[in-house]
Amino acid sequence: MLTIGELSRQTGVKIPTIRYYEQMGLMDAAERSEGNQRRYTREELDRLSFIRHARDLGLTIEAIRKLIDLSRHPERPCADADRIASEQLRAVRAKIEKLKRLESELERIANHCHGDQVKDCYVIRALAHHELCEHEH
Amino acid sequence: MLTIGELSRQTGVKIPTIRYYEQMGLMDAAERSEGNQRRYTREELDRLSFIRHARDLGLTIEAIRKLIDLSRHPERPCADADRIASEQLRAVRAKIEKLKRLESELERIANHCHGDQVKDCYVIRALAHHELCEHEH
DNA sequence: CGTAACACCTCTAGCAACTAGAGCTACAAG
DNA sequence: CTTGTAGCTCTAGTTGCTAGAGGTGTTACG
Repeated sequence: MLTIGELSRQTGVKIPTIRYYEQMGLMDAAERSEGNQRRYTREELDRLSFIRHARDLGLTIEAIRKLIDLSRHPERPCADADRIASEQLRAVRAKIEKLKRLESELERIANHCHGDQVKDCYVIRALAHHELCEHEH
Repeated sequence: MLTIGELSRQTGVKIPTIRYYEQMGLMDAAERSEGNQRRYTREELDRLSFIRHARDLGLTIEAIRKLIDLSRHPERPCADADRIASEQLRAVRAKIEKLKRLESELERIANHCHGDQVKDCYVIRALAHHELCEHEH
């Protein structure tokens, strides 16, 4: 049995975050010691690693809850799990596209200032005047 | 003079958000009508457009506050404004890199499931077993 | 067996950047 | 003069944690 501190060290998830996941229903309420401290099994470590990995991939708590639910019903079709992953992929791609547009705009803004004083500053002017932008946003 | 609703329509910033910006000190407290309703000038519309544009570019409220502060002192050197833009550019690039790594991983996960049932589902297994990943995260 | 050091407990509040709702008042048109 | 839309303030909720206060459990050493 692991203490919450050991679990935290082994997964890289901070202690308050583990308790938060318990509160949110991602982790089952842990067994307790005589003195009311949480004790964890190997399985719970696996579960927490799953959660961590999914969070690193940008899945929401809600999506993870669904996946955990699914994994408790191994006989069900896995189309739902696929859908969650695909949706996430679509969202990530959209974010990348948006950020790339921001990147080129910021590049322009950050590299084109040749004034010395704020009154001539391209950064300030570019932010004040949307028309200087190449893209919509 | 514009009402808050007209200001909102012209800038695309929602009404409660405008009030929020006022509270946060990005917008000065607006002039009021007899009946205590906010009335805005052209200058305030420009200010709000500036804020909107900066937010679209991912600048934090804090960074925007600094830029507004700078723009009130046109005789100062604009190095600070440049620095804010450059920092933002660096942050955006880092985010893009991270998202690209997630993208390739999610691609793999979402496209490789050939089981029909959750017990064979690649999505679930990939999330449970970090070792299947190609990248660190 | 005592005590010090550290880990753990619960509870509350805070972060960013809004958003939503309740319950009320102002204003413009007919 | 009434009706409908738009505005007001205030409070609380969102997401995913994180920090702190104030108290208790556990363990190692002497």
